[in-house]
Amino acid sequence: MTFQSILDEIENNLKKILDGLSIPDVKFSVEPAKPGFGDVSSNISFLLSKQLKKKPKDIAEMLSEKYSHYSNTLVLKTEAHPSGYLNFFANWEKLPQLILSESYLDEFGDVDIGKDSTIVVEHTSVNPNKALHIGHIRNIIIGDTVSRILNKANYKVKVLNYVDDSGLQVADIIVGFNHFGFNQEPPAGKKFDHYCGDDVYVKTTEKYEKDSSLEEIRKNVLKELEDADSETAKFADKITKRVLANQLETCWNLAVSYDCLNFESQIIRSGLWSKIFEKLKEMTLIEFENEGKNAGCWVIRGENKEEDKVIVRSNGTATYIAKDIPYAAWKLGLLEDPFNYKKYEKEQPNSRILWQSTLDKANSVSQDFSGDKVVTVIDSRQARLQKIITTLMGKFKSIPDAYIHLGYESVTLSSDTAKILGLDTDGKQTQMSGRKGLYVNADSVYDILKEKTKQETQKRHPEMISSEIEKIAHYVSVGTLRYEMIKQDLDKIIAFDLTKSLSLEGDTAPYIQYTHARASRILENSGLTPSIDVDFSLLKESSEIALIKIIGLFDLQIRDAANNLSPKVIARYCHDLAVAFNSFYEKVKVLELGDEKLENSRLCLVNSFKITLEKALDLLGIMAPDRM
RNA sequence: GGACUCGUUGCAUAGCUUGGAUAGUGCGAACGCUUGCGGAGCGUUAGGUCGCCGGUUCGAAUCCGGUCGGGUCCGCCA
Repeated sequence: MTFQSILDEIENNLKKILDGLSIPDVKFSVEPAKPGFGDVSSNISFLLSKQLKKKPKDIAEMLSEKYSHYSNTLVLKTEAHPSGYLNFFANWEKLPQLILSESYLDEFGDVDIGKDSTIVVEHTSVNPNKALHIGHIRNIIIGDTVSRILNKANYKVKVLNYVDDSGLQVADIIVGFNHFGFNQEPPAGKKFDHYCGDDVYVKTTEKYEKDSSLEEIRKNVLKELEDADSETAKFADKITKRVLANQLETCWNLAVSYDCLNFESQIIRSGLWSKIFEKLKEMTLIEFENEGKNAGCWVIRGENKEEDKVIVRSNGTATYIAKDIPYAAWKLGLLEDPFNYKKYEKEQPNSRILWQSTLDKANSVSQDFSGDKVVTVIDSRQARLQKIITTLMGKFKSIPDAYIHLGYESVTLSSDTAKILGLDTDGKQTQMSGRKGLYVNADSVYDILKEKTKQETQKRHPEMISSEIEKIAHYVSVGTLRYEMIKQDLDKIIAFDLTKSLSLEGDTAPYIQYTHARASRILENSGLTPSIDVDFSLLKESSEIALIKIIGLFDLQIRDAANNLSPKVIARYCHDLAVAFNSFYEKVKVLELGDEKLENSRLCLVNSFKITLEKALDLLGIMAPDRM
């Protein structure tokens, strides 16, 4: 039982009181109180104020008096605050025992929102013609963190990465290799994906700008790519797979993994489109336009004042958005699966099996990667298109909100960083651009962070062997990067600054990880294995109670994060845990107290904190070293 | 022209879904804390018309309408 148990007890008792007064159902709140107002607060008096025609304060007093007649084991006393709130003070003789013993269990924090249903989370989905930049990383970390949270909330999560391996962006690097003489091997020391993005892609598009006659070559390559058996398509397949392998290395390094890779080229060749096209016509969700500017096209009618959206051009080819419709339907399991699956060539670091779709029937098996629900992580610039998809899927699937677009604001470059990259933006932040070479590669950011943390660790521990320093620096850099990507609201722009964004103090991952290291050292120095068979009533200091209370809120936070698909909730929780522990650490001594019983109780609390923090950080994909 | 989104202290942000009590945090600034389980830490102080106007309400940072400012989207491109 966690803090939730006292909330339940209070809610039940208040309901009984209302029954006794024959007051019909009122949706009052019972939630953890703000500091200084007891442990639990309810707004019940405000809600009753109107129908009872009394002041909230008077109602609170009345309820407070009545409450004492009901059996309660976890509430010590109630208080009617002059403001009208009804506040409850927990029995801190009993609650610590409940919370701390729960925290030692494997299933601590588990909540059942998903009811074991399946949910698909699609994220990453980058063209395989360049290295991942810091903007892609936001998408990837959001997606990965959300899938971890959903998993904890009892969903069966399937993580997909949709590889956009056809279309212009890929055509451009193929043009570079085949027509502009770029070597197929990168210069020594450069990763292939960096080479394709930084050199081949950027310089090829530069050439178009200087000489528009080259566009012809581009068009021809694009056409050749459509035919799977063409030499160009086979070559492109080789190149994109190689870039993809590099991109996956970057993701794996950041503790991100997947269940399946889907390829756009295969979706196009699978015939899924014609099936969904028929279905759309049948359900009259699209209409053929006989006149006007869209004459000869199939369109989706715009809602309200929005423009109609062309789905099939007058020449019979499908538009960009049309390619997303069959994929969305496939993810929801609305179409017969045309794919077979085979294992990806390389194993993921966490040994999770990675499948990839294939149209090749040989050496492959069938699998099910569809879900009852689908979460698609794409930045907010795609909100309009995603809304169309969401609306369509809503008409296909009966479950409400089966298709969810999880949007987020993009990562921009600060004006200083843009300047470093050669663009004067007049003091304003600016959007990244792969085509213009205006971006910061994720690998570079990781490298810079790692170098910095390595130096810091070395300074603190001159005696430490290099492999351990390496490991710590890795955890801290991954932690920092991941934490920075999710600690704030999804719809706030992150203006990335190469020099400023790498702080290791304050509200950062290293602060939290450091706190964990402190706890680890206490346990290590004690030389004991903490047991939960201790006297919890000895934990009376306010900083102890505060820490226990936060530990007990773990499952409430997970519920909040999962319901709102909000990774920052967990980030804040980790920070709050760390703050509470540091305050405890400062005020209360654990070891060498000369009082074995008290020492054991406190050790148990320290261990409980450590376990909880590790679990919470795990949801963020962050590891906490025991020393740093 | 239409739509979406953000606006909280010098800067960066939490709280807004579900209206109530003292608007929480970090950076930066000033001061203080190590013969203490690790100072990537802790504490104290200063700093706030919650963009602006209006409405709903006993009560609005929170809900509604308007308005201003920043960002984004609106192609038979992808």
